[in-house]
Amino acid sequence: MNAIFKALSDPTRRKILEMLTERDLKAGDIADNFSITKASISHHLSILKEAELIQSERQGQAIVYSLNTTVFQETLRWFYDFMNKGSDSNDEK
Amino acid sequence: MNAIFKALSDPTRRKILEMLTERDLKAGDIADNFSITKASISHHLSILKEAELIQSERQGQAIVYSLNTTVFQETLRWFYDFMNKGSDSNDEK
DNA sequence: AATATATTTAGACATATGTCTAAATAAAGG
DNA sequence: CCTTTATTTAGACATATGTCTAAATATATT
Repeated sequence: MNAIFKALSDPTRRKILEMLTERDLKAGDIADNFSITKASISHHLSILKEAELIQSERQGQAIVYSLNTTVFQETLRWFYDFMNKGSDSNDEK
Repeated sequence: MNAIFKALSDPTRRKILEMLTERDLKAGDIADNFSITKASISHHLSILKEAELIQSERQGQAIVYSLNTTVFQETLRWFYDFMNKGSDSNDEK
């Protein structure tokens, strides 16, 4: 869970994730929506990928990024379990 | 949302929140569960409070902390909305 | 008032993080 | 091959973050 929350703690990365909820995007298309360099965006993408919040696939010269909805569901679940605590179970890491 | 995610990005703070799901706790009781100093825990508590994930109330010498479940629900909602965002965008005509 | 207990605040310090520029890698098209 | 396009990697740098010790504040007790 730590990599996930670290990844979510930056506004640029959350914005990237939001963009990816709409459609899959090439790295360059993502970068075009920000005022920071492509290199910095690439770095953010690597952090999101490390956290498995996104995945990538090469398509010709471009690399296309997409959301990993599974990990989002796991995180949603974390919150849900969290709020239903106090009665039972203790399984955080 | 930024303060909330920043606050959640640290494992010590998530552990504190977990403890508070069980019962309200004095600052000292919280600190007893960690190997870092009380001053450091106090700093973590101030970050959680700044994000409004917790609230505090003085009781005699002690200060008792408790979860602010409202903000948790808002965050759960953020995730939920997030995941339902792109659900219809692929059917565009 | 003086002392003890609980907690926070201030200041310092090392490490982590986000950003940049420049260089490297990968694929496509002459 | 050589050049262009797309993206990442490497290295540097300033700021943010988590931690500590020491001092300050607030309350309770004697």
